[in-house]
Amino acid sequence: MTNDTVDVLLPYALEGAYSYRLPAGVAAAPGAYAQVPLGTRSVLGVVWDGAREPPEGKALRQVEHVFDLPPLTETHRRFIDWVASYYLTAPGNVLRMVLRAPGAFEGPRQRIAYQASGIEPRRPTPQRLRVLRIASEGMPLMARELQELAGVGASVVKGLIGEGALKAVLLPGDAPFATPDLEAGHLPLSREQERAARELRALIARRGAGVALLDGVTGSGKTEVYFEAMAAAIAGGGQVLLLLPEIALTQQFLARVERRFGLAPGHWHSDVRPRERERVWRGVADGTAKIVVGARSALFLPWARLGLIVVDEEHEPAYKQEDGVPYHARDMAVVYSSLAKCPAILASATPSLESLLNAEKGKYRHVRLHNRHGRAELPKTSLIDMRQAKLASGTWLSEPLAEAIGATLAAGDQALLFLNRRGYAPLTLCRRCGHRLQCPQCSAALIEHRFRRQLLCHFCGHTAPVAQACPDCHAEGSLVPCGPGVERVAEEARSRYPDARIAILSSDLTRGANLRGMLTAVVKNEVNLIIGTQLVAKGHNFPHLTLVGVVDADLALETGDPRGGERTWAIIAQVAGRAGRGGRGGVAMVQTYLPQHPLMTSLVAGDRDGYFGQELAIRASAGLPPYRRLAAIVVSGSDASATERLAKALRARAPMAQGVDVLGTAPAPIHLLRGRHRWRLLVKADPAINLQAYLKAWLADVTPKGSLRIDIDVDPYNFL
DNA sequence: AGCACGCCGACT
DNA sequence: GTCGGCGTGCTC
Repeated sequence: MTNDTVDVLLPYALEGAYSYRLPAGVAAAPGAYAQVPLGTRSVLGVVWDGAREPPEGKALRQVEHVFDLPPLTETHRRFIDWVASYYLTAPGNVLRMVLRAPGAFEGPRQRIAYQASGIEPRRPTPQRLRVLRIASEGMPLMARELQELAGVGASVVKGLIGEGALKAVLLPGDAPFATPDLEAGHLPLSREQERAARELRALIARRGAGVALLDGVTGSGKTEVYFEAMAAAIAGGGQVLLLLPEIALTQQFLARVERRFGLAPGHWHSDVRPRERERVWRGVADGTAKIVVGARSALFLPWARLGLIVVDEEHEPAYKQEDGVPYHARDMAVVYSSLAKCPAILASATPSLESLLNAEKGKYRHVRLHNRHGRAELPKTSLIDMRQAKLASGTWLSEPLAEAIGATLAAGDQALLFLNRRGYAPLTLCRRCGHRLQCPQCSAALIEHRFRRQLLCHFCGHTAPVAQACPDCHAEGSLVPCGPGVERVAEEARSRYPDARIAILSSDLTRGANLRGMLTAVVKNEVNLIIGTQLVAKGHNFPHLTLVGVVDADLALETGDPRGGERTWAIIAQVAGRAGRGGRGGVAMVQTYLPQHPLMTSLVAGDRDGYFGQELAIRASAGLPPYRRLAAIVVSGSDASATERLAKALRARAPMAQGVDVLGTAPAPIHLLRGRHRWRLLVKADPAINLQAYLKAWLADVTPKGSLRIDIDVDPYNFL
């Protein structure tokens, strides 16, 4: 490579960077954003480093434009390369996640505002004088603002502009990011919080890589503690990324960050409007956005000087991206931390086994908070043995739970029923022929949603009208709903407590403004019985809530997935933690058919460490993560037999290697998804094995034909 | 990811 | 006889 050619990484699944000629007199260092021709198109890429031989006998095309933007840092480029090689994908696919801000390359936008010029209008009508008076005091205003403030029509303002009585002023289109006030909403910390904050500040002060696991029970005030670390990182001149698992959370959270730091933080997730995305993207790139609260993709923003990454609720499965590049944002945050020499804080009340093991091994600093902040007590948890509960058919609430709810409502308090199942019934059967309503494109049942009057596939989103007759035997009125969803539990609650003010909180019914409205109603005590899916488990503060009932605690344990225990613990602990935050004490009642299960007994004893210790031992003896590593290979295609043949052929050519086991071929957990048949191979490897090299060697010269596809998922979330 | 090139069904 | 369906392969 000579100095008049550059390699440019493009946001596509290409082998590597492509080489281009630079026009005379134009320079472009690695990290520069460049517009280049590709085929018939003109595309955006980033100048990459590392000597690369341009293909022989190919005339290089010329770079069209080099953008005047802060370059993508060396750290970020190495991060992209690292992620690509870890997840066995093209670096361009990773770069695409960095460039997802259409318009950010068109340069800062400008707005036209107006000010009185001092020139007198030819006809000084009362309306015109009103406009001019407003335009001569304070900030320049946009035409529409002037019009509204003066209460005049558009033509009045237009006329004044035409006569030169108003002169145009260009304002920067995007509001600049304010400087955080590090003391703005500083709350007094408990002694324990102060100790934890000191440890985290020490981590920041070292100005190097380093991960802390901030492990504190629900309500222990973790947030205020990591806010202290954020303040320290910002004081040191760094930017801070605060990752949250779900976008539903961020509105509430943004308000809290704003109170603490006296400014609206940058906000990044897939639903943020393009205009705001551009602003955040540019603010992150030029270093002016000091705090960004975002979903997992925010990690790929072009950080200028990242000084701290906080991963809140680090155990959340939502951090694993399932489509596109299947990366785990918590794990990649740790990688970024090590590449960028910037600290990371993983926060959770129920850390993942992976993080707990890392803390145990001393790789992460373990910072614990044991006490609930303020007076609120952890709720007392009891089990209800459902084997003893004689339930009438079509009912799901045992007598002890039903009575407790009645008493809670009668006392003027709030109760919450938790069931992690959307819709009315998870299964619909024909009582005459046994036919089960099924998604035509997936091997999954259609779920009845009575509220929406629809049947819905929870895997592909396929909808169908609620059937009156069995689609198979055509018997009328023979279809019966089986099992409960939140809507059905709400129906039971309505008949048991006709005076209760019930709210159903479920991701398909309550989103955005609707959800915010519901939560406000809950806080204002306008609702006294909340029935919800995992949506209610997350971070909301319900001050009047004193009773939490878990309708079916066994759901995730029954699937046989080794992660079921960890997940069940996390969600029950989280949802139980919603009770008793108002200082009046809380109670959690857990309905289970497995009251002797170690999870249930530990839950009642509040012995998280004991239970997680047992789970770790099981993982070790089963050779599962975090002790051995996994990769899933999914072979999919629209033709059933061709898919199976390819999967089996692939299995047959798996290289033998010490410390590597290949399991399968087996039908994937969802054997048919969106009309594609899926087979799965699972690779288990000892930690010393270079899993990527093994997979690469195996799949090197396999090129699936037609609709067939091979997808690799390194560190799959589902072990099953 | 696009976009062009290429080979088989319903139309002015 | 053509327009157009989307399968496959290439882009420095």
